[in-house]
Amino acid sequence: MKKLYNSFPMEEARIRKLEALRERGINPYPYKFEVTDAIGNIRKEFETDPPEGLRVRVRGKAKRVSRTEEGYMVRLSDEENVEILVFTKEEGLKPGEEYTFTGFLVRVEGKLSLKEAELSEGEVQSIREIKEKYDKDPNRKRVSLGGRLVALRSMGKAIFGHIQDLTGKIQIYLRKDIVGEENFSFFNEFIDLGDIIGVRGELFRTNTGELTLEVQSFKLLAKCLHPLPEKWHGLKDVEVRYRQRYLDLIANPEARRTFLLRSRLISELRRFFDERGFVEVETPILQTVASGANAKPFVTYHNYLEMNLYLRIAPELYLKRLIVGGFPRVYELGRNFRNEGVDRTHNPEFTMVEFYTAYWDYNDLMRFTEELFAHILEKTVGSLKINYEGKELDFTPPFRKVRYFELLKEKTGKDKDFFLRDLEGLRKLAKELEINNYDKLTHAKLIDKVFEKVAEGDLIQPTFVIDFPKLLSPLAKTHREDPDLVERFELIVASYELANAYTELNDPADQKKRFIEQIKEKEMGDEEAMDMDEDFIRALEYGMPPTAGEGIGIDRLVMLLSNTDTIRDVILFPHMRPQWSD
RNA sequence: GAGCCGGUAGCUCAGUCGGUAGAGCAACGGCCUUUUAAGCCGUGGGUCCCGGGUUCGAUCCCCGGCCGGCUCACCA
Repeated sequence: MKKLYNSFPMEEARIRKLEALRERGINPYPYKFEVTDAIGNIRKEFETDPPEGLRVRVRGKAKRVSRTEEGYMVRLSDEENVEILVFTKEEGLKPGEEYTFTGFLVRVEGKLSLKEAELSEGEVQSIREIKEKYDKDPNRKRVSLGGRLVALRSMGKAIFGHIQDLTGKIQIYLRKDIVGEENFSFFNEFIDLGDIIGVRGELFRTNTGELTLEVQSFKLLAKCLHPLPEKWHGLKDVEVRYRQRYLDLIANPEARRTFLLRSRLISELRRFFDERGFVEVETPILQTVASGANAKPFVTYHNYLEMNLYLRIAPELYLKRLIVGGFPRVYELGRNFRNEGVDRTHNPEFTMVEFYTAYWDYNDLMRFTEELFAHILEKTVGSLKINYEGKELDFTPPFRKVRYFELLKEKTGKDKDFFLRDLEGLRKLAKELEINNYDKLTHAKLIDKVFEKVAEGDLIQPTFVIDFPKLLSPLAKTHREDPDLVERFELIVASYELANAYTELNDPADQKKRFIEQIKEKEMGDEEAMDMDEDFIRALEYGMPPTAGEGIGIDRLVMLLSNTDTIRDVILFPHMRPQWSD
């Protein structure tokens, strides 16, 4: 029997309960429960956020002092037991002592709290009055809620707990004299931390002021057979967080926040394009030629056709075929696959949005990009300035623009002619810069490496690097003023290449020449050089209007917005080696 | 792919200069009708990642492997 479940000795009690429930004719996994509200909506209905930057001074007795990652959390309570949480870095606070704190009034996980609080003196506001201002009386409103039981405090003839759904957490309160003796002992006997339950009852506030559901009836909705991660420290083990993301999402509010942010970003992005007349399209992921970017593809095999297929490294060439086909504005939001290393900023599958606009050039695209970023930031984090790893990034348009070779000259003292015509000198420079394989790299790769080494690290604020060398950009249109260059820009933020864009090459003969160059590069050992796509050339021969196109890396954008330094923290199920060999 | 670091109870961690291990939370049994990291009393729980070697004896030392993290290389 135990083999049926993934069990450890300490879970035997839960499995015994499950079996006992079934013997009583109670289904531990019932079909349905009528839920009236999301927990977060209930909280929003009765709790308002204090204005930003509001400082208050309060006095009370420290009921508990707990260490947090940075400082302390104090439960401060007045004579009537009304409580407020205080987050402070003050040392030496003792439970039972009276303190006066000044701090910013904010809501943390639904509870009114003082942030960045400091000990102070002077006129204080009553905790009760502050709370009454922002926490409204729910007036015994009747609701029916569903969620996971994440805290449980049994007190004899009453039980407190918290249930949690994606939108929030709320306290529940069971009383023996309200639910009845039989139900009360059923709860005590069969309901465990981690179970999914449905509860019906009336909302009220406890003496301490916490919004609470007084339970009149409840129902077990799904038994949890494993103990949850620790309630105070959460789930820290990164391996478990990635492999069992559901546990991360249950235990760590930051994880929930990040993925909700990602979701909001993606829907805002869609809305932004849709409102501007872009058509969302889907192009092949299985491709016969992997082109459109410089990268190694994953190879797979089609049994019926008896041929290799490649997972796309970019949708670019298909999207441009659609421009030829008369779709003037298209975008595709989706996964690309690149068979390369895995590290903090690279996952084998990653998300990009690529979009193309007929009749535009890359100058139009820069303005559009500024507008797009402003929109996304406004709608996700609510500000054009964000903090990333201690640096303030300012996305207020216009972004800085700097020419590729101007930046190189500033950093190395060498001009465009040096980089494009003096291969030997360039190789020497690469050697001085300790660039790996400087003696084997192709000319194009050498320029690219030197640029990355000397220039990218300093580009922190949003910057358009413009007018790339043609050698590096086989799909971009030759610069109207300089045949060595193409009309291309990258948007670099915090040293990440966040976007890559150009006026599209629409001259089929030029495109063919560029592909042939790429094939030469490949023969010279550049594994990532592009393959020829004959049908794409044919499409261009039918005529592609002047077009500008851009790709934006979504994962890295989410990293910036959520202030995380690991791509794995913004991908729900990042790539991992298998845990079990069978 | 290389170098460095790590893997101890369900979770968060401590520890053993080589004598098979502890705490808090969680669990189990009690007490408690406004608690909230609830509290109090009691109990159980470990292939110390896996395999081999050295040793009277290995969770600890050595070798190999698996998984993870960081750095580097490739890439976005």
